[in-house]
Amino acid sequence: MISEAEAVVMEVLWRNAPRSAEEILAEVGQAQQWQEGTVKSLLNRLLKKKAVKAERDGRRYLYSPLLAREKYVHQTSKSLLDRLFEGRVAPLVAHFSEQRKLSKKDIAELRQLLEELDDEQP
Amino acid sequence: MISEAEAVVMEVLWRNAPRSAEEILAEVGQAQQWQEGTVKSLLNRLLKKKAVKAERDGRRYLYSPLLAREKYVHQTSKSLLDRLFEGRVAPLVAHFSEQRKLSKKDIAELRQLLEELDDEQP
DNA sequence: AATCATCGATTACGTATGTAAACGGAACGC
DNA sequence: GCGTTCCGTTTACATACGTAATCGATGATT
Repeated sequence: MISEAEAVVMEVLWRNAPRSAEEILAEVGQAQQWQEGTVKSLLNRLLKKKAVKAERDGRRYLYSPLLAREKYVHQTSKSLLDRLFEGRVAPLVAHFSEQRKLSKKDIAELRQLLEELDDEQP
Repeated sequence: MISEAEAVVMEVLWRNAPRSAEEILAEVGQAQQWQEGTVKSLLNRLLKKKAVKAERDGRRYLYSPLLAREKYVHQTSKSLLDRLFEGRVAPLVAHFSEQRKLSKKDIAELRQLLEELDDEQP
């Protein structure tokens, strides 16, 4: 599986690819306080894990995701649900509800979602 | 923070505490294929992290959680929501909905939850 | 052509994690 | 009392991770 620091790089590539190491650094350097070498290492590990691919562009490489964000999000979320909420979504929502951590926006969106589910094939 | 293997031990203690190392092993040994030493190490790391406490009981110790499951669940879930869903619950539910990964039971419980929210102080 | 600048690749290193084995002291059985 | 058993404590070791520095090749400069 792909680590947290690696996921930061992936997020950049998911937003916009292909990108060079330099461009990636430019986008995360501020927030992460990373050096060039750090990004290079992470990219190499991601290559080894087949999570990104690299295509030559003159003297450098441009990187693109191979792993889809959807897939990563799903794996990661499912793993958490399995470990903490018997693998289901509702108990997680219940947890945040009990902790009063559902925003108005959350609640509105959840209502909307459930309504849409009503409208689907019976 | 507390690791995944450590969390397995915590789950045992959350279900029922205080427990001895031996009892913990008895409960997880099957599923995890762990040796005695593994459980001992994990317990020591948890002690160091102040996630459990130990009280002497004759020749051995009985361990109990110091970290509440609620707190652990919240930290872990919030971290995931922050990293993948802009910190909110609804987008996670939407993701599982799109992937057709909401069970009947999930949907029923979500409806129930939202109804209960209606009934609360205005 | 010799030199310099730029990249990726290789190597480094401390900490965390998973998984144990070894050690050492106290309690128990004789 | 003395060996044996039972625990916890200490030590071990491979892999992963975060974070870089360094090396080496390739292309640009003069």
